[in-house]
Parts: sequence; structure tokens; C-alpha cells
Amino acid sequence: MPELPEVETVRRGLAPLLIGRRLLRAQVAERRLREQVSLAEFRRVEGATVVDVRRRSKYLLLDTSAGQTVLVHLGMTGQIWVADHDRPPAPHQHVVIPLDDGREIRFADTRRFGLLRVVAEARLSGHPLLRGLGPEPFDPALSAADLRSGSRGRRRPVKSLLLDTGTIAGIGNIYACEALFRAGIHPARAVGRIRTDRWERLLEELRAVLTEAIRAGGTTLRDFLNAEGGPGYFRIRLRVYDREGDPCGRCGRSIRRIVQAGRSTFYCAGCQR
DNA sequence: AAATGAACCTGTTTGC
DNA sequence: TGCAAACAGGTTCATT
Repeated sequence: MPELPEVETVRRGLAPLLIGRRLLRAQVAERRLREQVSLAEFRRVEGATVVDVRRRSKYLLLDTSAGQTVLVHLGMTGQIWVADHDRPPAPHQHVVIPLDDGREIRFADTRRFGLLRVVAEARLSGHPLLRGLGPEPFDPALSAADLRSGSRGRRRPVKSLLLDTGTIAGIGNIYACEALFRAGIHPARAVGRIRTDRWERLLEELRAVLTEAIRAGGTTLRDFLNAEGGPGYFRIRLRVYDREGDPCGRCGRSIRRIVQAGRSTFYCAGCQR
């Protein structure tokens, strides 16, 4: 569900609600997430103030005055928002962190692929969850020339490279498909057979689609909600994702669906080579 | 070494 | 109508 634009949307919504607030004692209804939720970890931020809300790849980072950071991942169906404490609990609401203003942070996750951890800020960059991440898509250090040279001779399908968070962080299935369509590159094309100018174009289109999606508040297919509990509006602007059989808006041919590495890929055989 | 498939979960949609 | 299979935005581990 949530890829970079959705997590960034949540980050922007949470930041003004959380910065300056104190975190009180966490309540855990279900600890069996992707990793076990630890009450002991949350004790380390009890009474601490949130000083910043950041994002790295698809992770949210709540930095606190205790020098500890709450690391949040939404998996496929995770939601995190702020609610008044007297609101009834949402379905699959697993963790609540009360705030000092009568409200509380709520985390719900139907499929439980998400996680919440508390990590010392000084150890964040070396932490196993973050250590292997590649550059952010908007990092100016990410270059077409590097992608080209790193791909020479490789036969890996380009879509699989986009989904590899060790190469570029934060891209998921929707925006990988959309960026490839916009760049006119076939998702199965071997990375070693893409020239530098096409890498330039792909990087450009990737950044453009992410920017537009963030501006629209992300894509809601079924579960995604922002920090205010509302949906994102980028879905209607998707050109290929989840549009199998629809006519391509550019050439009119039918959008195809194939499976790559066990995941659906949507593309236009007329526009993508 | 690199790529695919399975696994982790629950809910919804699709097809017979 | 009912049931089973397929599928879902992510990540990691095991297996070719």
C-alpha cells in the first residue's frame, strides 16, 4: 500500500500534530507485527517530546528529545493517525501512544506486515532495518550515469531494479509501473540494455510521478488513509497500474498485466519498448 | 551472484 | 448461492 508518496503524505500530516507533543505510556493490544512490538523499547521514549518527524524510504521516523527515534513502517495495510482519546477504536488497532494534549497516536494494520520499533538515534543509520537502503529518489547524488555503469552486462528486468530498495529507496509496485510507462521503457527490459539517455529519462519521470503523487496526497486503492483519516487522490491519475484491459491513454492499445517476481506489472506494449 | 518463489497475515474480489 | 482460488500498496528468507 504505502509507497514513498503515501508515507510522505502521512509524514506531512503528522508533523504539525506531533512536534512539541510529549509521548505518554504506549498501549499495545497486539504485539505480533512484522517484528514484535516491545513495551520495554517504548519506555525509552515515555515522557519525551517529539522534536521531528522524518521519512527514510517507506519508514517514518519520530525523533524524540530522549535521543530515541520511533521507527514506523506501514507494510501493506498499515495506518497511523492522531485521534481524540475518546474515539472508539478502529478495527485492527494494535498500538496507541497517548499524547499530552488529550489526543493519541493510533496504529492499525489489518495484515500486520508493518512494524514499530524504538531505536537510539545514534544507531539509526547502522540499524539492520535502514542499513541497506539505497539513495532517496530525490537525492542529487543518484545519477543516470551510475545506474548505467552499475547495470552494464546485467540482465535483470528494469522493474525489479526499481523495486529494489537497496538501489533506490521508496519505490513500490504502483510507481515503478507508472514511471516505466511515462519513460516508455518495457518493464522486462534488461538493465544492461538501457542507454544513459534512457536512464536520464526514467529518473526524470520517476521524480515527476512521485512529486505529482505527493501533491495529490498519494494513491488510495483500498486501505490508504492520511494522518487526518482521509484518502489520497492520485488514483485517478494512474496511467497503467490496476488498469488491465483499459485503452492506453496515449496510443489506445489495451493495457496488459504480466507477473514479474510474483507481482503484477501493468504496461502498454505499444508505448513501452 | 542473481533472480524467482514462498512466507508472513487478513480481507475482498473473481470465477466456477 | 456457495465455495475456492486469486489477488492486494512490502519485506525477507530459502531455493534454483
